[in-house]
Amino acid sequence: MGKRVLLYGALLAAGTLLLQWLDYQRLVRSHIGDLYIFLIAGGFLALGVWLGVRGIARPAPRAFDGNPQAVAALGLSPRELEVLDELLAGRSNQEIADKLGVSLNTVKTHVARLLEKLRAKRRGDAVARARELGIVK
Amino acid sequence: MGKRVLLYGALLAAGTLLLQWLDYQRLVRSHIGDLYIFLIAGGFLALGVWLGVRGIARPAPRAFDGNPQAVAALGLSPRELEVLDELLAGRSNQEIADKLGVSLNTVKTHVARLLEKLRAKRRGDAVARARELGIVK
DNA sequence: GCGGCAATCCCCCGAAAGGATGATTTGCGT
DNA sequence: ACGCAAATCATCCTTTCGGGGGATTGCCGC
Repeated sequence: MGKRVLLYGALLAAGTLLLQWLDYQRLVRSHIGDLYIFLIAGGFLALGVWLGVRGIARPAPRAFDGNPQAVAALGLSPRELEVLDELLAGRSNQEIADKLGVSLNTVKTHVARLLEKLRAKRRGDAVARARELGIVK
Repeated sequence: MGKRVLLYGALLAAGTLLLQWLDYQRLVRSHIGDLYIFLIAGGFLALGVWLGVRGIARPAPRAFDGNPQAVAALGLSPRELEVLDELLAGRSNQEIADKLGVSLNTVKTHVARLLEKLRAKRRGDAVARARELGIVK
């Protein structure tokens, strides 16, 4: 997969150079122009990464897990299941917040509800319970 | 959350407009310049999205199994393994202390060493790591 | 007998987690 | 239109964790 990154980057670079050459006189006349381009590229790259991480990558992973019956019985919401997955991975509240694109407080709320519904006192408890109940593999 | 996307976009747009204004004479002289910028922005945006999706959505490749003795490789002591089992069960340090008949401080020491050896920052991390490494089922 | 190591315990202190509540927004069903 | 549940963010407060130290005991190997 690393190859495709490089390929993509190479194509982009090639296109950029081509356009730059075509428009050479106007655009490379000053360094300010270059800086401008650089900022645009960097800004949109960052925006893209951000969007990709939270906008695109989020809905996908929540396909399914083992036991819909147990989930329904416990009344776990979809969002709570996402948080549960993160707990399974041993992540901190802050990390979960960043990954899901919500605030720390929101994560704490979700976790608190998970603890209630799973009748667990700690997040580690919740993980153990979830495994027992077959909610996760 | 949609608000933050808009906010981000708005800030970026504002910055862009500012720079464009500052560099007005040079860059807005022709439409070709605009097209150039647009392509750069779009290209890097796409690249960013792609990278973001790839970077996050990939599931960690399971290394090796080895419930046999990857333990030896990590240098885990017998007592540490006992504590690890308790961590698996989602118990608190105090509960572990009571169960193993040692003081809270001792448990904390064992847990701290486990975190080091498993290269984990949190106990939940340690649990996830232990599973990856096949130390436990 | 000395060095190393596992196991035990202690203290301090900042960071993370958890409990209790309240509030707002949005979508959904009647 | 109204009520409800889910999701979001918040504040205050307590408990638990985790990271620095440091220290003692007992065992094993050389």
